[in-house]
Amino acid sequence: MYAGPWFYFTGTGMKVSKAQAQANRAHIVETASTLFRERGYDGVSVADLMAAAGFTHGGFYKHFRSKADLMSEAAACGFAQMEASTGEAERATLIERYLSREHRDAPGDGCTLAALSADAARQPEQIKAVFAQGMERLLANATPVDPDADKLTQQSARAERINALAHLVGALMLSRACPDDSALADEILETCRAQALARVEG
Amino acid sequence: MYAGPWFYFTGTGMKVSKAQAQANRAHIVETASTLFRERGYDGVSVADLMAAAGFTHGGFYKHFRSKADLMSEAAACGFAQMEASTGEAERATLIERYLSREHRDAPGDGCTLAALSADAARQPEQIKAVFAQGMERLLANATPVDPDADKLTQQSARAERINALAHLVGALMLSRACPDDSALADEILETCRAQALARVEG
DNA sequence: TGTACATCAGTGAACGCGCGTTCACTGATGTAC
DNA sequence: TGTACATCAGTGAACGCGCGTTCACTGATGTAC
Repeated sequence: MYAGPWFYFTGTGMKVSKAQAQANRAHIVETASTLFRERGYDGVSVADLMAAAGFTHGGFYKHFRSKADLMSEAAACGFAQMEASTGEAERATLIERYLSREHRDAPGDGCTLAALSADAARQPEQIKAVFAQGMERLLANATPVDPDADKLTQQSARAERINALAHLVGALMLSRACPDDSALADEILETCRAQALARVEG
Repeated sequence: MYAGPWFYFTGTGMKVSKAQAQANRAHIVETASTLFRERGYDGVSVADLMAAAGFTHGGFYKHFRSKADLMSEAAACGFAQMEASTGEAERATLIERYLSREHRDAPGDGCTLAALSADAARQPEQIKAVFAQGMERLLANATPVDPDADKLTQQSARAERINALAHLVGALMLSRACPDDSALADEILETCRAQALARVEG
């Protein structure tokens, strides 16, 4: 089995079909998307990530030019997941879900904006561009704008969505910055949930 | 001058008065507070920080038990600075200042919540406790509650402040996550500033 | 359809580097007499 | 007030470790004939 020089050991070797390789790549991006949301960009090493995805670290560079490239793709993946999961739901349902303890305590499956905006702010323009694009699509999709409405109505609808997004993201982040089982963490969540729901229903 | 063993070189040596040492310690904490807000907790090494404060890295552990201990102190320092700078100003002035391009583009001198909440969420309870305490003091100081008001009025005043804080912090963070000179970054700032001011004036 | 060969996803050791932390040593400050 | 000595903030080399990235090598897949 082993035929290399004495100072070099190598394992089984393995090639995989093109379809499998593509699936593996997608799996790595999804795994990264979750781990980054849980631990931040600096909190996940390439080796950590590849092990979590079920591979050894060396193969990483067959799929991605650098960790920074993966960070962009993982962010895009996170925004796509978010779009998919918010697609049909009612606005009130989305608010209840967004400002729930479940969402707060499981950032890996949650909102990329709340989990990684601060990290993104310190990253290269490439990554910030993905975030801006993600926000634009969230704003466009959340409540489709009536194309027949006049311009002023469209503008104020967009403004309202921007304000709601900032409020929701801020509330989730502040709640997460509190100690576990802290009264303030829950109070922030509940107070902002009540206000957001009141705005939507009123 | 040098009297150690051949394999060891040491510089001038230096002891400093107790007052000077205390001032140096405070200077290190303030420097850390700024650098952490600019680059995040993982973005500033002990050596970086000590060099920025004008020292070599070895002395760090004469002042702090660990980097994590400093992180707590630096956060507390950031909240204290914030309290000091918001003390007397009008609410509308604070909003204009908070959601300004100047604040967005200079996180090192700005709000610790907006700069480090996401980092804090991934740090030990010790640091989250400092954040919760900082938030409580901000909520208490921002608009002192009339002690003669009935309980319901006090509660709704507090709720209003929590909502305002989440909205402001969220807006600043989302704006910072956009590329430099991006239209969306400014739009978020301006939209949320207009809404926050309208709420305060109306 | 069968055969010979090129491709390239995956492996795991190795690289250089910077991290948080420790340590022996310095010498002015601060104190005991 | 003067003197001898202990203290301890600051220095810079060193430690062990984990990081992102590279590399020689593997062998099933995919292709050319």
